[in-house]
Amino acid sequence: MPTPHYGQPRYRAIADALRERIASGAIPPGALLPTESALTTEFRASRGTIRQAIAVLRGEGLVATEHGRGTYTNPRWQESRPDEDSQTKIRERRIAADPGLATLFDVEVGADLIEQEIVVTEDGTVGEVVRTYRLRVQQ
Amino acid sequence: MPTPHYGQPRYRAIADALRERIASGAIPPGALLPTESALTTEFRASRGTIRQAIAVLRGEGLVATEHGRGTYTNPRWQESRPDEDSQTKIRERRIAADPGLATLFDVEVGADLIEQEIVVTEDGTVGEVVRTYRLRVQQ
DNA sequence: AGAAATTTGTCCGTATGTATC
DNA sequence: AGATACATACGGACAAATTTC
Repeated sequence: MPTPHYGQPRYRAIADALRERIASGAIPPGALLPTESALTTEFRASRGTIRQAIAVLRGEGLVATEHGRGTYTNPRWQESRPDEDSQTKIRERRIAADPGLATLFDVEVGADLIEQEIVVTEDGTVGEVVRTYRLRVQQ
Repeated sequence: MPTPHYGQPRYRAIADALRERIASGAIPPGALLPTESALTTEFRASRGTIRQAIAVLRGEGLVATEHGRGTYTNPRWQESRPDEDSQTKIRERRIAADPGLATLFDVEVGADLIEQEIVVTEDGTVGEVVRTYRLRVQQ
């Protein structure tokens, strides 16, 4: 089936659809987009066209793609909208780097790290715990 | 956007530019050329034109392209060092709740949790590690 | 530890429509 | 009209990173 492109190209329309899906929250921040293969069947487009659409979003900084893993929506780009009945409790403390964190930060095991913990409570139950680790205070 | 072709054809000029880059050592022997996709954006030429330019170099024996891999300069076995220019790396895995998380989520120790880890790298060094814990997969 | 499946990365060849010399 | 280049799209194939079994 040949493909004329009167008006808007296919890949742009697909990019728009996916962008809308991200903006609406249908695809949450940090979540995986459907695989290229899945998108080909959904939009009935070739893989090349799908990849072209994703490239648009990547260029906009909306998503990031990793070889062998998939394409994620960028958690930094999306601002967290304040939910209704959600409460957050934040606490910060100094901890010693365990082997896992030590290798990540390339420091010695036991080195000083800053841990910020955010506990998000929704409707009385803990929904999410976010722990952020940094080397220094600041930033 | 459209490009007239005064005098020398476009693909000739691109082939010259790439040949110069190889001769100058900007692209070392055995290294991969930029992908066709990258060259299209760099030279603002269509893929067909890029491929035409590469075909010229291939005809001159300057490069060799391998299906699914890319186009190499002067086939010679060398190691390619990828640039470290990553920004955020995301991985998701299932973990068992340790006592701390278990009390937060009010579940038994060892219960299934989803851990999402985001490693933010800036200038080659890890700046921030964010670990998000949830009970279920997304939302 | 290793094989298989999944998923993205890249290239190939082709085709058709659009636009400018 | 013809030549050149550009833009879009398809389907197929192999390569490489990751995950899963």
